[in-house]
Amino acid sequence: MERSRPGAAPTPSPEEEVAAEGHAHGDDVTGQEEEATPVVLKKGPWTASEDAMLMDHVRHHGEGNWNAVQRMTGLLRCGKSCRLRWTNHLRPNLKKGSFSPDEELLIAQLHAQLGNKWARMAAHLPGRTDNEIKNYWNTRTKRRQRAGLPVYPPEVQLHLALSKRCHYDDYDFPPLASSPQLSATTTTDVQALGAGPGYASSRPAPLDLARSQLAATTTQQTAQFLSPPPFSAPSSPWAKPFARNAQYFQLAHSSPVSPSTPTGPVHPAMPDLSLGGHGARAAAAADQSRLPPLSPSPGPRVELPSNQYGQPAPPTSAAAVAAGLALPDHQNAASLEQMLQELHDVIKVEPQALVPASGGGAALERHDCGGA
DNA sequence: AAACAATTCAACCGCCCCAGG
DNA sequence: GCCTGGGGCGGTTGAATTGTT
Repeated sequence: MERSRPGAAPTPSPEEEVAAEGHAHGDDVTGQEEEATPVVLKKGPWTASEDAMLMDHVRHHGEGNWNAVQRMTGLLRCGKSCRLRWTNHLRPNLKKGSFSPDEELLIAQLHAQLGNKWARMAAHLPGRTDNEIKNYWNTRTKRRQRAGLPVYPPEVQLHLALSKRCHYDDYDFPPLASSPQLSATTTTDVQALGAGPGYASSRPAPLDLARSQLAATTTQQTAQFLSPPPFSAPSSPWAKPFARNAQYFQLAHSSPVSPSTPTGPVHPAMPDLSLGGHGARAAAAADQSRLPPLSPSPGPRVELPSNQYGQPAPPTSAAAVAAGLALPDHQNAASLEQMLQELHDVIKVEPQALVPASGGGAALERHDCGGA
């Protein structure tokens, strides 16, 4: 994954030579305290020596105050560039390599919930950067769009649909000022989860979210909602690349909630968990500790090459059957709507029946749209 | 082997928010 | 309240790489 950058080469690239030239010039300028000639900051790929300078600076002075790096080290890079280089490439504990299936699923779920909030998504993926996630998502989205495939995996689509229904049928909350995407689901999620006032993030753990979606799809009866989830995260069909991708591919064009502009705003009913302004950034960090860390299963990536996506998908699949989604494409949308209607009715009529006496029902409760 | 196309990803840019003066 | 600087975020670009013909 980590490609060899020109700057990483031991021998100076032409650009590095230019940089060295500029560096000397800059030193001259500062040395003579000439006010006329501003320091010309370098752009483009970083060189190994620049990396070393930046790392050395951070080692001695810590992160932050990035604009001081140029002044203190003579590094001909603007503060922003230094910060970016550090956060995306130099800081320790960065995870390199391709995304694991678990990470991919998590990204899809997070994107469904947060939209293009890459930094907040990165907060849930230790060792991953917002830039990395953004690149991954954009590439993947472009590829899937080209193939006419839904951007989100089925369970995420279901969650979108559920959120939509909850939002439009039961609630008429005004959108919070911070984001028009903030839906009632967010509020009820927090309450259903028993979150206190100090609970900064209302976002359910994505894998729980997946469980709840499949639980909802495999039953039409209240009691079944209370059953243990059909799978646990590590053994999730989505954690198994082949099954996951089979399911993924065969639901092409099947979702009523497949976003038309995947990189744009998420579904209006989607719970944007942004707390707005100052709190949002603090919450991003706070969220990290609340999310159970994934145990990525580094299996082989089975996702088809981009040039294979255009192949027509069969109307059903074993995985879809298992998930209660085995429907011909043209029936999927209507049937899903019907299924959701039934689910909705159950929730509406017997809201108390959906709340288990003891734990284990968190996923369900999150979909208890009728919760106060 | 070469040319071309497609893809990936590092880096930049502009905008925004916040804190401090 | 206004201004300014620092920092963060999301969108975009373009060079490098990889795949295909």
